[in-house]
Amino acid sequence: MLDERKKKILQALITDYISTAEPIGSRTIARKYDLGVGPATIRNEMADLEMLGYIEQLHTSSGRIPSAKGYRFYVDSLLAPEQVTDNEKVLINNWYEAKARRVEEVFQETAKILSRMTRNISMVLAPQFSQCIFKYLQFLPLDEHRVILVIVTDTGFIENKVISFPEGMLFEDLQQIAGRINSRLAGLSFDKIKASILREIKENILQDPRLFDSTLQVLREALTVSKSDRVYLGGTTQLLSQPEFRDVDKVKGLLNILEQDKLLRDIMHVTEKDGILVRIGEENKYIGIQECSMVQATYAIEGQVVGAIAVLGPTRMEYGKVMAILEFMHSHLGEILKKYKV
Amino acid sequence: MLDERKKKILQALITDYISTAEPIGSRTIARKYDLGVGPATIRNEMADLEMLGYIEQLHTSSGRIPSAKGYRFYVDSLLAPEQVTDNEKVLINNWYEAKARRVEEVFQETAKILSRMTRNISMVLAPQFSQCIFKYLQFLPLDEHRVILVIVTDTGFIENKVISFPEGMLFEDLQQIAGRINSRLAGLSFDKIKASILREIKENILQDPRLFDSTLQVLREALTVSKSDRVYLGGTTQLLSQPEFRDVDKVKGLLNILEQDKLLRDIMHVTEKDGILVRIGEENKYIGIQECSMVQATYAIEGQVVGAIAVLGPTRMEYGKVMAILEFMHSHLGEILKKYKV
DNA sequence: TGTTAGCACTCCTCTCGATAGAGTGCTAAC
DNA sequence: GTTAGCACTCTATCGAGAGGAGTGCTAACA
Repeated sequence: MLDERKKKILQALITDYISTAEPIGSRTIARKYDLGVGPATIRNEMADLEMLGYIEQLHTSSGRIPSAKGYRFYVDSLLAPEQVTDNEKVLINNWYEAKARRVEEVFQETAKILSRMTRNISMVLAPQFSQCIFKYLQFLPLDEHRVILVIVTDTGFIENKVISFPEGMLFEDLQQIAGRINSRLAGLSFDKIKASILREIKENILQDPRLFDSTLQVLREALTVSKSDRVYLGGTTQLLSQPEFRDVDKVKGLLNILEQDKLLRDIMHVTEKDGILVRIGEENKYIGIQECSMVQATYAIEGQVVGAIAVLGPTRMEYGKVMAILEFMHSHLGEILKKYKV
Repeated sequence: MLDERKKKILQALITDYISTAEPIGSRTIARKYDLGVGPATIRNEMADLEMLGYIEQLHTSSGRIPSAKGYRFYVDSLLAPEQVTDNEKVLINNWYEAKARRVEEVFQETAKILSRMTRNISMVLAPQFSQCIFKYLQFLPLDEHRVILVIVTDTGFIENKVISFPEGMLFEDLQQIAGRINSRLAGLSFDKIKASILREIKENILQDPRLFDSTLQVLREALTVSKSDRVYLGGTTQLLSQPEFRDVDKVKGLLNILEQDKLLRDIMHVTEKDGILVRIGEENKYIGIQECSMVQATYAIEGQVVGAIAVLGPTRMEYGKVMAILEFMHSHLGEILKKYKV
């Protein structure tokens, strides 16, 4: 365990590095932070901290920078919890009032707010359809050969697709079919609607395979990837202001990842854990972001976790501030979303 | 007017610059392109071309690069029309088959195809709701206090929103209201549904102002910006591979623009002109992309222009190839989209 | 008259070495 | 245990010089 002075030195070093992005020497720490000891003492302590793996040196005559282990210790033990100020809360609410007119825009604007406030990349995973509960489906007439199949969830999300229906079938037949499917599926969450149930429907309810295939496809899509499964991004340009991304090749690597929707959904995959999760450097599973840190939180509607929000940036990140903002959004986003469903 | 030899030299120079991104000297042209004259002659011609404003010199002892005027002349008069190969056509069709399951994905994948094939940024403006024709609206029950308002267009696009309805009102009342609104609006395109008509509806059909406000809002949103109005982007990372964007600050400027949805919609605003439009450098209205060129085309469904596709890249762009691909997509995308509506 | 070879000139870019500066580790003294 | 002093290491920066690419001009040639 680190003694008090080592902790103070580590804290000073990390704080300084976070704001300057420059390696810090013993003299700088002695001058900037009043620890009551001279630079030589700090030098000795820093040598110890390096031995223990909390800080690193790029070359013999450079200052020290925090290691991943150092950041981890900082986040776990040194960080003073911060809070979003009342002023900021008002600003956030006003922002939503002014810019978000529809549910999708809430996600988009949340991403923007997160990236503006943290000056980092933000990611918002919209509620996952698969966790919603099937309420009913309905066919809406379009023309002689086509109908729109609409699937409604209990939260009011909608999934729809235009499908054609076979010659000779009457719209009334479709309504009857819808009624039967509804009574079978009503109240089930989408991740419970498995292939077996669909097969059952096929055999017992739907006679015409062509219609079935279309309907089945829509249901299946609703089960897997749908528009509500989208990851909204914000502030990718923030990246370019960070000194660690002065190199175009590094930027390219990261942007490449952010362009892959599938990968993003994977990265954002909602964890059971209902709190704030900090992944530092190589703690991230995905190779391309292992030089970054990611702070992630879930959000819930009526107690049920439905999606996630996250901030991605260099390991040299203002963890305190980022965590405070995510903490606030974690508990606040659900309410905001509820508003938009009324 | 340029004589034949000047044209050949200009063409050689631009072709070379497009593939190498390096200024080209007289000796290089003489060696690489067999024009039957020596470098000294080419030097003289190049001096003339520079006088006339077709090419530029960065400093006294550098080679020449094309100017905007040079590119313009190249595009208008020198470029041999190219065609998408049959092989490429097959690849494109397979791509759609494999990746696009829903209409939105067609746009997304179109953007991807465009960026992959051109190695530049691509933009796809999805069909504008405002140009669609209102078919009908319908209320779907959700719970005791809320219904889903669904607006259906003749092309099968759907706009929906959850709205609450006043105490004491019956669902049957809503259906009656829907019927009346439908008979008033049916067959009108959304850009014809103006405030005056909405007011008329308010006075003659809807009694309860609260309900009206919600309904009105949805209609209004359908008239302005909706999800189908989105601009899909592809290949922003391609940018970073281009030597002209080696400088992080330039990248930042451009990405900043691409992050602003509104601006994108503006840039992509569908032109009346139904063909391929090339904007070179400062011919672009928006300041941030004035170091770039943009090639844009429309696409149509059943003869009606509904959206636009574009490729954005450095002025040093393979115009021939880009135009060929856009030309193909221009005439092909409509068909692809029709498939997804059946 | 148009074309070409030759040559001096300009300007950029790369490399090398010297220098200044930051920071360290070690030792000896407090 | 702490500190001052000092030699040492490594980096970043700057300028000089060499090398190279390309030009414009002139004079000669077909």
